[in-house]
Amino acid sequence: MYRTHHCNELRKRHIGQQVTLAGWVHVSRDHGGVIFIDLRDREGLTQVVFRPEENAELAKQSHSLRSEDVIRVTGKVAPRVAGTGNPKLATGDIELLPSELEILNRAADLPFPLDTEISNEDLRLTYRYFDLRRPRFARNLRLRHQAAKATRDYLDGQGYIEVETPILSKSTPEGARDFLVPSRLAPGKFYALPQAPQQYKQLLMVAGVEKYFQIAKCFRDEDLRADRQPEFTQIDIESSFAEPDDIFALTEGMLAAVFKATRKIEIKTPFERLTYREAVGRYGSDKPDRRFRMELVDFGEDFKSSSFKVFRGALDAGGVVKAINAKGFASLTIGQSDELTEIAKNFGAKGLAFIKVENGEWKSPIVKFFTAEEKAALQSKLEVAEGDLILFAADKWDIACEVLGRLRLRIAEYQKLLEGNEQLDFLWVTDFPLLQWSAEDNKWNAVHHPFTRPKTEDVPLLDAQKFGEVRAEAYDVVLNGVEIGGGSIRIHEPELQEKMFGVLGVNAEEQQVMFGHLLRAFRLGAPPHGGIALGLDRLVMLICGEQSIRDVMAFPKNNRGIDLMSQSPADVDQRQLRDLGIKLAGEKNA
RNA sequence: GGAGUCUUAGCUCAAUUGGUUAGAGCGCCGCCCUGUCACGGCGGAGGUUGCGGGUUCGAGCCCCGUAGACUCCGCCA
Repeated sequence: MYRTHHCNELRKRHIGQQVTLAGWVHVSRDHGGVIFIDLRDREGLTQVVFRPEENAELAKQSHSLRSEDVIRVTGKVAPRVAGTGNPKLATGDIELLPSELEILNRAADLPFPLDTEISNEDLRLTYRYFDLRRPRFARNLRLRHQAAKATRDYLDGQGYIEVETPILSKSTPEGARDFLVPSRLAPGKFYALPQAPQQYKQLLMVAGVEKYFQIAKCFRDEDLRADRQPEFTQIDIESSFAEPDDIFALTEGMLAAVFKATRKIEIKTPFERLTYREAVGRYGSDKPDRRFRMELVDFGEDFKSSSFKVFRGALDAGGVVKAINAKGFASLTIGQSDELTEIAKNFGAKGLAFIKVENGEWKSPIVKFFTAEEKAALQSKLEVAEGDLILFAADKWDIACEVLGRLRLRIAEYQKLLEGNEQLDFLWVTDFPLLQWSAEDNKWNAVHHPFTRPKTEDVPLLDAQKFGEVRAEAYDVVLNGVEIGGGSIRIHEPELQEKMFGVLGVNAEEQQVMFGHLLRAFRLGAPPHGGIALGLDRLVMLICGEQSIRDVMAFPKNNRGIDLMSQSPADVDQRQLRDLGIKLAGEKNA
């Protein structure tokens, strides 16, 4: 046996035993005579003590040990000298007095220290295998494993079977940009890496699998963010003969199992539900963070005959007047005020109207336009008090809501409303719109995806071409303001699917070329079905309390999609390109 | 594609209004140190201040450009 115990195992009861440990030199404290080594493995630390009077030869050797050298020591477990125990260490009551020392591998000078946090992410990603030795990452990787295992165990218990679907797949229009893989056997043709196993899982429903899941790698060639990587992992689930309530209950049970396995906590189920209209109307977001209030309040009725033209104009044009009360934030700085105005403009507002309540006075350039009744309405609905900051948005519903929603989040950050907050606020957002007008493409696009089922009662709206009003049988699950998953009941009838493609501007011929397999499948007895996909990375990020999914992936890419460790993407050999029938279109500087 | 912040020793940071030879801690090297646990003490090496240009008697600091990193917007069915 290479070792008899790990480094977080030895206790008082082992005193006197002969043991062998292996691991990394975490730190060495060399007193010239006696030398202390904290030996580390993934489980923890054990102090190893070399004493010249016990073994002069070994002690001499031990002076050369440096941080991160890999060693094996064999010796006797001994009690610590009275009064020198270390209560901070689980193994702090004992130490190892070695009779053998084997240096398995020396470590060169370290690129950065492991015992302090460093901010240079470039360097950390370049030496990712080294950075991962930090206990924080050891913990994150382990939590990720436990989350995945709990997911599999739970779904297995519910009768779901894991089926793998192809990574070499087919490019589809709409959605994210695909990663393409050139085909050697069919020159000029390309596979695409799946953005999600969406079509395959629906075809598995047609295949009679009934209950499918997969912890699936997905690929999207879009710009990166703290919570977006070009390759990421979804918990992908699909069930035949399922209604939304079935998917909700399954997801809730699964998340409960995951949080139990990882954080050892019971989460409250079922989750609350909000419709899309409610969520956006009250929080200015379809993934509301409800851990603080600052809700959007509607003042349409109160200002419908206002003499303040900005509000009146918005209402007359069919828009809304809404406000939030940032309690106690009247003292914001000029810089903060400027940034809030900037945010408002960024999301489509023409300006940002506000009231500061200071010294019992409403300080604002617009208060003079308000009647006593209007002021009274603001006062009571917003519970205005000394020190408050009221912010207004008067615009089309979606713009006003988004502006205030974004301001709400930024102000919460300024005010540190979530500092130390341990709450887990899960909710469902339901009844998403089915379609969204794209000015850029000059057509209607699917909000979720083209296979999403319209709500049955809204199908007449679809026929009446009132596309903006059609609601989808689609839902998102949100945790603390982060969308951790989304899904829908799907279309299983070929006629409805063709109609949907038609609305999306995919003509009959294109439908056959791109989705013929799916439409043919639907003609061979496709059961009603629906499902959900959860972002495993984001979920684990929240479980670990991290700010970025990079911190819960073993080998993430940087902001520009580059793996700094392996330097990919990289040039390829000309011969490889020739095999694929690919010629690069002009070198950049040629 | 756009906006913001940042870039000084291997790492984390400092350097007054633009002013002498750019400093400190950690790490590294050498010497000393027998109960530490962020061990301690003495000494040493280590810098084209991201890069290019400009203003100035003089630039780490001001200006312009450029590269890179991160965060956000666009984008992400």
